[in-house]
Amino acid sequence: MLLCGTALKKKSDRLSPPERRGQLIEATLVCLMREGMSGLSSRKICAQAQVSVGLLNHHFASQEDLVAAAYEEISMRYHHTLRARVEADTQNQDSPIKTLVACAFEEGIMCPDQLRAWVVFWSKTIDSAVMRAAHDRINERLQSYLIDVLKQSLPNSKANLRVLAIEYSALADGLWLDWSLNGTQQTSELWQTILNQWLERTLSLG
Amino acid sequence: MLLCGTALKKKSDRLSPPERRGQLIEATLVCLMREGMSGLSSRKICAQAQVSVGLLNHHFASQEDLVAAAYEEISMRYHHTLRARVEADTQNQDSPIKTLVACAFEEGIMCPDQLRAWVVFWSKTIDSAVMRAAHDRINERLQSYLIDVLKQSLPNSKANLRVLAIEYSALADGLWLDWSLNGTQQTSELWQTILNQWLERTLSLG
DNA sequence: GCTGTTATTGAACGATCGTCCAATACTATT
DNA sequence: AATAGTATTGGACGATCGTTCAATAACAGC
Repeated sequence: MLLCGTALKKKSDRLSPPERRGQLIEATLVCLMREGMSGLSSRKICAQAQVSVGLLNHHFASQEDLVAAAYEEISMRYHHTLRARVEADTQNQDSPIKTLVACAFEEGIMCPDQLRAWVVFWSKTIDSAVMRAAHDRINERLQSYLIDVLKQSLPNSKANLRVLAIEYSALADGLWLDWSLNGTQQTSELWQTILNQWLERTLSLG
Repeated sequence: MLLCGTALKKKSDRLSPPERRGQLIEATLVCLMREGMSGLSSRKICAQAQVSVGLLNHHFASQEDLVAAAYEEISMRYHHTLRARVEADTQNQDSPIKTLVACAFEEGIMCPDQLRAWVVFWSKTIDSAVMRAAHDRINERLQSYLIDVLKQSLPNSKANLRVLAIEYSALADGLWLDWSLNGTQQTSELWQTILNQWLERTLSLG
């Protein structure tokens, strides 16, 4: 009792490299979603992870590598969230694109907080080779999933599904951008309606 | 001859405040389009304008104000370029939206270099009140012009033109983003085709 | 030509940046 | 218990950041 009551310290703060890497990646996402570009600071990230500055360069060759890993992570979470929503929706199993459209502007999917981080990733993607490589993987993953979803939803369509996937993701991204930059006071109804109408028109063609 | 031959110096480097302000704004755009986020540096901007560091804060209260002015400037140029293209196109005077779609991915309109700057403006817009105010003006201007264009192009349509304008600009922005981040090696044909097909479908409805 | 105004300069300030590295603390192996 | 290996610390480095300010230079009105 006496020994325990005085202070509750963890016996060890040491983690395995994969765990620590994951913790730093998580801290990076928190910082970027909270502060955007100005949250991209080695010191702020390490403070968020409750870890000293030097540890970043022990587990990552550079800040750039950490940011690229965070980009992969946030895109994987986005991808998995979408898959989970589609699988959980028992109503639209034959037309999973309906599920995607329905939850496009949900909290945790494409909320304005997320944009704060994505804009940072985009800006780095243009000029950094490491980020460009990560972006290519991310884009390929999301696009082929989207093509799968469209194939299930439009089994008889003779449209080019890759082109359709690019159009959908462009529209969704553009609406997300507009929503995040203009519509903080309003709800997401307007943007959701636009996406719904696009879907109706597309399905009626196929 | 002797006096002139030795050196050709401008008699004065002094400019009127509006001229100097314009020069600094121009230098800001050059820096942002060349280097993106890392080009946003008071020293780099003043070097680009061939002016000493201190002058920035003489003509602008802060770097933030200069960036907001540059945001207004680049959007005005974009706006005026669109208007000029539409007016110069004698073929589609009755359907100016066709002109807009046709030149959407031209050099100087929505090229990847421009995205480097816009991404910076977007990232600042999320958290800075000054930038938010500039963005609201910019968005309002472009949206009402787009509504005008759509009104001319779809005189008999009973669709909500504001909603249609939001959909078009979201799609165009999303395709621009995709083009800039993924399609550096390819031409803009694919993205242009998607926009053209959207237009065909939309016109056939109206 | 003199004077008040102001555009312009560039050094200086304190803050923060990413990275490095010697010292330390913890763990696993023997 | 001693040792080797490594996760972790935090101070230090040089660079750069935005802004300030006294000094200077160029102009306008007289």
